Amino acid sequence: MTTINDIAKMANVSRTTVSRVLNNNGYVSESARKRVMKVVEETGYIPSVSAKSLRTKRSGVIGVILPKISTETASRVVGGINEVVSKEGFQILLTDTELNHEKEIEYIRLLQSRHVDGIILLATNVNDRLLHAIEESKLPFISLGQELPGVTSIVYDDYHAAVDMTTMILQKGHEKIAYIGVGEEDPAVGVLRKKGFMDTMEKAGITVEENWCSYGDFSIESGYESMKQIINSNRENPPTAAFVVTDRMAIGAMEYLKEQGYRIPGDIAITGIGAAVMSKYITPPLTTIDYFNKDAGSKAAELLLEQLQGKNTRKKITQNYRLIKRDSV
Amino acid sequence: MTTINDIAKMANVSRTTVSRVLNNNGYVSESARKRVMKVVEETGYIPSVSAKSLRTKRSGVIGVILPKISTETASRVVGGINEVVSKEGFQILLTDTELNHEKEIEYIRLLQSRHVDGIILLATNVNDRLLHAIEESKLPFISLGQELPGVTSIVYDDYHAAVDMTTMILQKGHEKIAYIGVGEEDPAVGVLRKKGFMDTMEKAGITVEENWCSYGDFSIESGYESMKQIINSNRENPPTAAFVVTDRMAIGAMEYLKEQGYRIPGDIAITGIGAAVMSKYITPPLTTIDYFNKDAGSKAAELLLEQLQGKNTRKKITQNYRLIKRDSV
DNA sequence: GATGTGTGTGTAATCGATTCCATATCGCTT
DNA sequence: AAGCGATATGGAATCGATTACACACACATC
Repeated sequence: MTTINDIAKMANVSRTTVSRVLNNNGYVSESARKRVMKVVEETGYIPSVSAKSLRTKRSGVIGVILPKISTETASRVVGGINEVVSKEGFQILLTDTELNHEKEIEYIRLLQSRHVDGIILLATNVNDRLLHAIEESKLPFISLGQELPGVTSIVYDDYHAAVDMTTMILQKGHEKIAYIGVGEEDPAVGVLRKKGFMDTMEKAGITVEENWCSYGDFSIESGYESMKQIINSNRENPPTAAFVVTDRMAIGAMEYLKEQGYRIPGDIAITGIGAAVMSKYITPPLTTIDYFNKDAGSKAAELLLEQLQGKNTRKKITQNYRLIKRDSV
Repeated sequence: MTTINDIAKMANVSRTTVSRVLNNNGYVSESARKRVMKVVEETGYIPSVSAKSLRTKRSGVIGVILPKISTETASRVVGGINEVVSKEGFQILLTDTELNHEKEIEYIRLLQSRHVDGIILLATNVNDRLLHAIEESKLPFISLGQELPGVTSIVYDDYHAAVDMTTMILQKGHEKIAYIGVGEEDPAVGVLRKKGFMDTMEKAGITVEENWCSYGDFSIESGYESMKQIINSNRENPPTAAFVVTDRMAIGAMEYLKEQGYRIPGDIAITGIGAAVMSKYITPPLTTIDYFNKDAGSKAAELLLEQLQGKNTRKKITQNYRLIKRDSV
């Protein structure tokens, strides 16, 4: 490996001057600059980022903590983040918690040890130890998808999205609406979306029977099973519509209904949330809500870069959404 | 920031001893070890990876270069890589070339400057400058998706996959088979899959009319447009089947056909390649080929780790595949 | 001619770890 | 009693950059 010292010797200057040339600061004569550049190009010298970041305490790396790496949402968000930070010369260091809350904390510390300049967390839960770890890290921090107290957060408007969707279903004349959700460990998807649905139903004067509710784990299969359960336990009084909290589970639910010969939306209407690419191409195309995940990622990145420049703006931003009406309801 | 020196002072030992405790090597008395561990835990000390990797020339980071970050294939592969490397304590540093070949080279150098321990490249093309950059980097290197001479490569068996698929279409009695592909800049998808198709057709004694071929850019929309073009320019002699080189384009093609009232597979049969999640849930479910992308990613990671351990095994591995017969043909 | 200001360059300390080498103590063998 | 190996610890060099500081020179100003 060639180092800055080698370059200095070859160009007949001190390493200080080489550093100045490379970083474009301080006074350097034109002749010295040229000599250095020439040697740098000839040797293909690449400065050591470890040494640099040991000295400067900055690494040019943004840490991203994902709940699950290979999901459509995650890859959209990461795409959005990357689009913004790569322009500024930053790289992304990816970590995947596999939905393990302990790992969130572990990774914050790990990213910290790697001297990342900031962290974006796709949050799925809130707890004190997590908040404490964030506080301790003293790093610019963005939470995406859940609001974390004291941390700049970008949240989806889960409550109102669910309200709008439910309202629309009601307007179509449905009254017997089933609910397929996820567990309440997830404050956004599990709690807020449910609350939006329930509140709206209540306001319409409709009570949601407990056996019209079922819960899955985000997977397509769990959507299938949830719908199966609802249908089986309501043979004599089946719902005419189902509000499903994610597109994937909605697709699973549709799969079961189609298998059983139900017509969608004729016999049962279905809605999802998330605007998965798939939602547009299944039959019938799924009515869903677009959360603009990529934009949310970009936004998160922008806020992080702002914080990096010292603007200490602790904010909460609510990402907007769009109801996409298609043929499933 | 607390450093190793602070810990040393607080535990009343030299920093040498602290280092030995943390890295579990050399002789350390039980009492010293306990004192050090106690202080480490109390302070929440996190060693600086920059300093460590400056000294040791290893960073615990694997660089991954993707052609496009937010695609199903990319996220599956990254998931596979992550599963393997995270177990060994490595992190992933992600870069996205946005299909720009110059950036591939740029990123190799950049990753090198970050002292990554190895690189996995999802290759989309081959050229001398790329090979040169890889050679220069002197890093453990894996190419995934294309064979790079002199570099350990994991390739999909594009040729035989295409052959098998074409054979199956022929066995179903089709003779008028359209082809929807991508440009030949992509040696794997653009060239190999086409060759597999063409060779098989030729062997069956069927010439493929030039106006039964159309080319897209991997997007769903381009599949739609390609099919539209084929249908429009063959009004009097339409094909009865179409071999499409990716699932997404196949889905676009189906979209057009459905819109125009064609029955699939009754009027026209369709096949894809890639086993996108979506392929299973559209109507009719798409016959396609599963390349086991996640396994390929894991395999790449394993080979890289092997190389890191000095086993300098330059190999070429051909990933197997599976034809998934569904209802679109 | 003294003083100040703008350029240009180098010396040396520094960042936070690892690791080679030296040193010390202890128990055991010959 | 001398010598040896195992255990335990610390001193100091080292990795490759950045940067505070000192110095030197040229030129303008009063």
